[in-house]
Order: sequence, then C-alpha cells, then structure tokens
Amino acid sequence: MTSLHQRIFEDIEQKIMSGVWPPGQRIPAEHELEVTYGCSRMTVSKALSALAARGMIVRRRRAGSFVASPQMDRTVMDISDIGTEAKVAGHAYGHRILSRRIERLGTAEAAAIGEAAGAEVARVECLHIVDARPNALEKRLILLDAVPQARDETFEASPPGSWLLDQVPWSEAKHIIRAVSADAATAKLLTIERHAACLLLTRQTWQNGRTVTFVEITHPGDRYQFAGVFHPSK
Amino acid sequence: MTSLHQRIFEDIEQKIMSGVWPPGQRIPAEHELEVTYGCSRMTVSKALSALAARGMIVRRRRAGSFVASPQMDRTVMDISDIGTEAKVAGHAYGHRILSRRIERLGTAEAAAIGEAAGAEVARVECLHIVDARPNALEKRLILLDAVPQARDETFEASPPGSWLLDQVPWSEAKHIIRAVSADAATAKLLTIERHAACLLLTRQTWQNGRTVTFVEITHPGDRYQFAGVFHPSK
DNA sequence: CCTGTCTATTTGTATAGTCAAAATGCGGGA
DNA sequence: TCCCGCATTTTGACTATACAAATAGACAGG
Repeated sequence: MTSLHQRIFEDIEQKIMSGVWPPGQRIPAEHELEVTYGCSRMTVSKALSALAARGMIVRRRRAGSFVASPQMDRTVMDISDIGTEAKVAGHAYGHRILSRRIERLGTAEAAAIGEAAGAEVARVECLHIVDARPNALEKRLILLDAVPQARDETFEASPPGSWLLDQVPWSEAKHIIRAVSADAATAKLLTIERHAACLLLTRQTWQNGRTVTFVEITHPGDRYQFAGVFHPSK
Repeated sequence: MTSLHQRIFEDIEQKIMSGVWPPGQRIPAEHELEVTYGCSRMTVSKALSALAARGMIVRRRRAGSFVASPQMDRTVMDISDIGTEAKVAGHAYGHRILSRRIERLGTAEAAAIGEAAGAEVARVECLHIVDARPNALEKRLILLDAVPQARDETFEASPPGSWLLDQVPWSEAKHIIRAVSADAATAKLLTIERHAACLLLTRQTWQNGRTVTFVEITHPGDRYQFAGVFHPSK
C-alpha cells in the first residue's frame, strides 16, 4: 500500500541508482511524468521535491530536473588539517601513484569484502599530498567486473577517487572509522613516527548490490580530523 | 522573499529549538495553524511534513503532531564493538562516575570552547562499561548557566549524556573525530596499553548560540569503531 | 559575429476542495 | 467495574487549478 508519490520517488531513484539515468541526464518534465503516471502535477512535484531534498536531482526553472553528480566517494564528514584550520582556500593538492596492478582476489580478502574469490581487481596505492606534506595513504581495490575501464587507467591525471566519480553513477557506501597505530611502511610514507595514532577510514561502495570499490585511507592522527556540524534541522 | 511554507517551517523550528515547545509537546493541529497563518491546509501540511522528514516532529493520525525527542547527545555514526559485531542484543551496559565537581572556567579552556572565562561549569568524568569491559572514557563540561539543574545532580542513576537528553530540548552540535595515543591515566582506566591508538570523539552542543555541554569521549581504538551505511537516498 | 530583448517552457508556490485511513476516547452493554 | 465497538478528530493522499518567477533559446538589431 505504498502511496503514489512514493512509488514515483522510488521509481526514479531506481533509475538513477541503477545507472539507467546517468548524472547530468535530464529527467522528464513534471508535465510528462504527470502523463506517464496518470496523476496530477502536484503528486509528481512532491516526489521530485523529495528527490531534490535528498540531493539526488537538481531542479532549475525553465531548464528542467537533472540527475545530480554522485558523492559516493566523499567522506561523510569533512577532513580538516588540525594545524591550519583557518586556511580554507589556497591548498596545494597533489597525488602520487605508488603502485597499480591487476590481480585476482584471494579467498581471505574476498570474504572480507563479501565478493567471490578470483574476481579480477585493480589494486592501487596512492599517496595524497596537501601543501607539500603527505596527508593520506590510500589503498584501493576496484572490481573490474563493475568498472572495466579501470583496467587501462593509470590514475596519473586524477586520483582513483575522483576518477571513479566520473565512471560510476550512483551507489551506496559504508564508512568505518577506526584508530590504528601506524606500521613501519605507513609511518615512512606519511613521514610520521612508528606506532603513531592514525585515523583509518574504510569505505566500501556498491552498485546494484555488487561491490564497486573498497578503499582504506590512513590519515596521520595528530594532523587530521573528521569534523561535522549538525544542527538537527540539517 | 521566503515562501510561506518555509516561514512556517522556520517559525515552528524556532519554537522547538528555543525550548518554547519542549519534546512531547503537542503542536497545534493543521486546521489551527491554517487559521493562525491565514493560509490553506496544504501549505501548513508541507511545512509540517518537512519538519517530520527532518525528525523534529512526529505525526500521528487522529492524535496530532508532537515535538520529537532530541538526539543531540548521540553520535552521528554508530559505535560498534569490533570483536562482537554480530552480537547486537544482550549488551550489559553500566557506568561509573569517576569525579564530579563545580568549578569556574579557566581562560584557556573558555577560549577553546568559545565561552566567557569564569563561567560556572560542572566537570564530570565518567567511565562507560559494556559487557564488563570499559569501552569509553567521558570527560564532560556542563555550563551551569544553560543547565542549572546539573549543579545538584550526581549522575549515578543515568550517565550525563542520557541525563542531559531529558533536560535540554533541542540544540545544534559539532562533532570531531581524532586519533590519539592514550596517555598513562587513560590507558589505565580503559585497561589498554600506553600509547595505544584511541578514537577521540569531541562534541560541543549549543542552544540558542550558547554552549550547553562540551564532551570528550575516548574509545580504545583496537576494539571500537564508528560505522555508518549511506545509500545516497537516506 | 556579437549583443540585447522577448517569449515560451518549466519549476515554485499556493488555494480549495475530496476521500481515505488511523486511532483516541467516549458511551453503552455485560 | 471492565471491556468492546463506534463516532469523531486529525493526518495522509490526491486532484484541479491558478499565477509567479526564472531562464534557455530563438530572434532581431547593430
């Protein structure tokens, strides 16, 4: 007994999530949807407004409604540099690909991310540098089944995260934040002391129930933090 | 040039946030608001639906609309025990008040939280215990100006966080998550090794622009994590 | 070609109703 | 007294309509 505006909402959501309507795609005008669903404009409008409120579409007068760009590979909270909080603008950002190769998932790792062993993946390690200091070490798996274009991508032009945004439409994601002690290799790359506390962000992204990418990002704990303001009305 | 339904939304939001309408308070029925604002029911309904969508009110047929209970002192993400993730139910929870005293804010601390030095605060330290193991150390400041009832509260019955939920209506909050190494005192209380990585959650809560409480919660990094699933449609 | 204007399209806001579903709390019956 | 059923209130869903605001794209003028 779902209501009509809810059905329209879910219908369009599904089209966006499955990639049938990619980011930037124009959504039929309210008038057209009113015909396809055989209802009044108010009902269509309610569904579209809800989608807009959730950030899945962007609406512009006269132009129409468009599928928004996904934010699947963005952290839930902002990552900020503890030392230079005020300095918002003027960050010099860069990245360095440490390694990149195509391989097949081992059984242990496959089980950990809930995919079949033997699946082909691109394994990428990338160091993120802000203002000449390393601020994150990224270890990523990209399932070639879901993103075949990743096979021949070097990620030199744009880091894997941003690159994926342009390839995969919409998805769901799970974030986990842990505190860990840096191992020797990580400490060296991030130029911090061994055993220093680090923030470890793990994110797994799915589309249609299948894993797209799995990434671990390690931040130096003494320099970076996750922050977010939440007035209940937002 | 704000629209009418938006004005109604903000008007009611303000009443809730400022505490004029405390949690559980019944909101005038749509029909009554339609009279007070001199508009149609649809317009009122739109505003109330938006408030309901944001979790600020709960609506029930025939009964009416009610101000929801605040979630101001809840973490944005769930805190879960890494070792026993499956075991959702059946946690034995307890807490122990380590210290509690009334004092005045020093200049350094006052500056850090953006309040005037010399303001009276209750300073509470509390250890949270889940399944016989300490899982969090809480260091909290409560501004007596905002919550005078805290002066004579022992927090033995319920920990400061839950206690505050019943005292302060609605508020805004800022969360910060850091990774830190445990100092000697913290390590001993949490029964972990010195310098072990810990998750440090800092939360500051305001009401009407004035700080209500400021809290630092330290979790053992090897046993606890923050996790959240985010399908963009939620 | 470039620039300013005009128009038609599309979303935003609002009204005024109808019918449906839920559930509270009352009154009547055992 | 207690319990059950029903009437009434209140929210939920939807229609049909109206006008306002923005602006993309066509068109005219320099």
